[in-house]
Amino acid sequence: MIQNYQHIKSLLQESGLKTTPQRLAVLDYMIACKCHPNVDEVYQAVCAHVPDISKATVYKLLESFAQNGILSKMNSNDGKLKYDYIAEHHHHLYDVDNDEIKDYPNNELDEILKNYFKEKSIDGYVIEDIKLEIKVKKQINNK
Amino acid sequence: MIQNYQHIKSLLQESGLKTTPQRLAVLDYMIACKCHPNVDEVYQAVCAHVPDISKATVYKLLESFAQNGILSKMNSNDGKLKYDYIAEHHHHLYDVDNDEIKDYPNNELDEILKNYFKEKSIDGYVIEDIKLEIKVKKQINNK
DNA sequence: TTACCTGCAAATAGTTTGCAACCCT
DNA sequence: AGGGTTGCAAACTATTTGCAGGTAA
Repeated sequence: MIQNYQHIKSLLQESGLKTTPQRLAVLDYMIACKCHPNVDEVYQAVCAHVPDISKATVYKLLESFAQNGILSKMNSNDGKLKYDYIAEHHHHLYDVDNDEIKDYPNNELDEILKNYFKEKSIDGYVIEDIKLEIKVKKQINNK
Repeated sequence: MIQNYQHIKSLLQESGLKTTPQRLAVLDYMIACKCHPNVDEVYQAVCAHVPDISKATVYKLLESFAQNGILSKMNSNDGKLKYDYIAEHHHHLYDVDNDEIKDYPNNELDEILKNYFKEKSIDGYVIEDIKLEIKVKKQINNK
């Protein structure tokens, strides 16, 4: 069952895309998973609900969602494209020891950056968005 | 001719890697190019100097340099691995209209972030490095 | 000399494409 | 009805692997 039917439907309409079972299933998964899946992971997950979806379709849908600003493409260090659903603005924590990536929302920091670039701009460019890529290690508990 | 022979040689020694013509050529290019090439671009460029280098070797070298902290892997939105030589700490400007990526060093900003996270840490993690991923558009000149 | 390194070619994996059939609106 | 959308299979591109031979230290 699709969790966010109405929400997804309006996302699609805003982008001028038709509502299809494949799009519903892919977006529903992206919204629910709260992770940063690559194409194959999305495909595997969606297969459970829409068994006959093809991987080529998943490629096409994810790409078009990214074009329409519904998802963003992410950098990953394994050479595979990853996608991220943008519910709220957030940064990313990259664990250097394994390949985990976690969301890190921080409004306070967003404000600081916004203010900083209000005064000092980057010449020749207009800033659209700023995301932090924070490399982290898990803390060892030695008290 | 290798521009930074001594420098590269010590980089390699610090990482316990033998000095080979292939490694010299690849690193020399990475240092000189000041860009963010993908594997094929490195291969093409290095071919001019070391004609019989194989692409498999380029893959292996870039990967091992990244493991040893000489290069960093980069996120790119085209599904190809890109590498970046780390001369000084810098951030990245991603042009949203084309696929250009530019370096953006900014010590002032590094200080601000460092101070911010001195007070407010991320629980469970130790921060290793912070990079900004700044999405930009070229400014239209309308005065 | 010896352990590390490289090139080759083949295998594997990831992504794109073209088109006929299908299905939202 | 009609144009956007999908699945398929094939093409294409990117990356990894194993191993024999080569080379830096």
